[in-house]
Amino acid sequence: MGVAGLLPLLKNASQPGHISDFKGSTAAVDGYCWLHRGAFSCAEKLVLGEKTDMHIRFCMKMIKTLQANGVRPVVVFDGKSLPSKAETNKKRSESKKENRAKARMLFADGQASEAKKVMRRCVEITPELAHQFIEELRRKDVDYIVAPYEADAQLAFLNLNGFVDFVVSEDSDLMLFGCERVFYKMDVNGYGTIVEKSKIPNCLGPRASTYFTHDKFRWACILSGCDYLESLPGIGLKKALKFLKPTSNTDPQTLLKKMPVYLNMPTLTVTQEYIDSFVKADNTFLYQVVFCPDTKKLCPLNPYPAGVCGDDMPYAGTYYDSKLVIDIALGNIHATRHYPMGHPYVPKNGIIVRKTKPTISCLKVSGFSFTKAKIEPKQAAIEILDEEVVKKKETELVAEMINLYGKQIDDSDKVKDEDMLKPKAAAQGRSFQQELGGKGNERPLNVFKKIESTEQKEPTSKFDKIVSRFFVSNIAPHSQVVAVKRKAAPCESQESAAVAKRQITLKDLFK
DNA sequence: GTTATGTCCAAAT
DNA sequence: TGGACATAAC
Repeated sequence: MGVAGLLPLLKNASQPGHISDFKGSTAAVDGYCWLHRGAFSCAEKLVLGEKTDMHIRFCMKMIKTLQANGVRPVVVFDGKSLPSKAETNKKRSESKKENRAKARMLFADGQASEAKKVMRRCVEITPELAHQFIEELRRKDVDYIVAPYEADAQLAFLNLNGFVDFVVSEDSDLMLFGCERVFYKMDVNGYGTIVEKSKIPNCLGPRASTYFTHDKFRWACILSGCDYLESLPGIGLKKALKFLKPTSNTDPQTLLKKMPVYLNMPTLTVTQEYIDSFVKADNTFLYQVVFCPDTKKLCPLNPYPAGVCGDDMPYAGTYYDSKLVIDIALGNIHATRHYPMGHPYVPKNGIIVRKTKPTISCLKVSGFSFTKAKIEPKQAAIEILDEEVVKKKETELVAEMINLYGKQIDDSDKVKDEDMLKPKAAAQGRSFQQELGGKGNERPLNVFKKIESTEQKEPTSKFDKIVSRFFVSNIAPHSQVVAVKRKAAPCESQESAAVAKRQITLKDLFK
């Protein structure tokens, strides 16, 4: 599953972490991962159809690990298999069935330990099993969604649209779907590996961010072989990256044909069929059908390009009746066969995924530059406060700014502290460092300074401080502001910093 | 140097 | 089942 060798490749975008590093934020969790792990403790019973709840207990233990560390979980389950994968899933399911029959025979034959081994390899996580977990989540008032198709795409959708801050999973595909942050391989104690999208260029060679886009990254992964398309013989991640690195061609139809020449592999043949399958795989990563908890409708993971609609790509999922959509998302009916499962459930207030604000204790003012992230204070404030209150506060803020800088500055971060403060500081007979509040020789970084040191420092400015103060004093008491830990990576270049900057949106701040 | 293949082990209590 | 690792093959 996933892209072979991707996580090792992303080593420089990864770091060991603990779930408490995400304190105060919200996680989308791949439910099947945990069910699968939990099923190990009671594989025989599940296969023999005996009653057990060990697997559910394990899942709830993981849920508690998140909650105990101040992370609110939203659990996501797989729905219907995509047409492109239905075939392989069927085969897999059938082979498991055969193995289960074998295991039962072994067991009946008295070869208990041998049978157990086989059973552990053939437990299948059925929608019914998932439903047991769902019922427990309902009891514990934990949000969950059954995805219309693959959980991966749904997890990514929740992450990209501000429903959650990060994803907990084991599947490398999450990075291809465009997730910002994924917490991999979390153990029961909460330890795991954090992988960040903004750091992917760190793994693709020097100056990668100047020529590497996320599209190219995804294409390289598809070429190297993914769930939706096998690779051409002899093509792995390295070759794919090497091929895509120098090109500016964004049309797969003409681009892919050049592969044998570029890579000097005369035996390699790129058929039209392969190119068409490549485009389908790419579209499946970009536009897979997911469920939007706000509109309670199906939609593509990313908006379709102009002139394209869902009918053009049935392989990425098809749209169906809206009443069905909600019942499938809630786990009231089977995602594929549409029969009822358990008691119909309707969440409180009809809200399927809550968007609560994390607590004020998570506000890391010092680690985050509002100007760099281009957060519009006013827009942010209106999200939470009364517009009248915001207007009044804005006037006060502007007044304070004029008092400090001599004029109103915008948040385009084109202003050097030094330039702004020198005249004013000189007029008062002080150094601009003093004006900035720095101590002695401690000179604050300005936004133009290249981040080179291994020290994890964010450029800060007086303007940031004012905005931060504004947030803390006016917004935080009314709401709860999310922690935004933006730390410069050891080798983060200006370019990748710029990429990261664009990726931080208002949604990252207010959930 | 990269891809393909083969083996072993660990997922949980 | 997938991952990590070693080894063979290109």
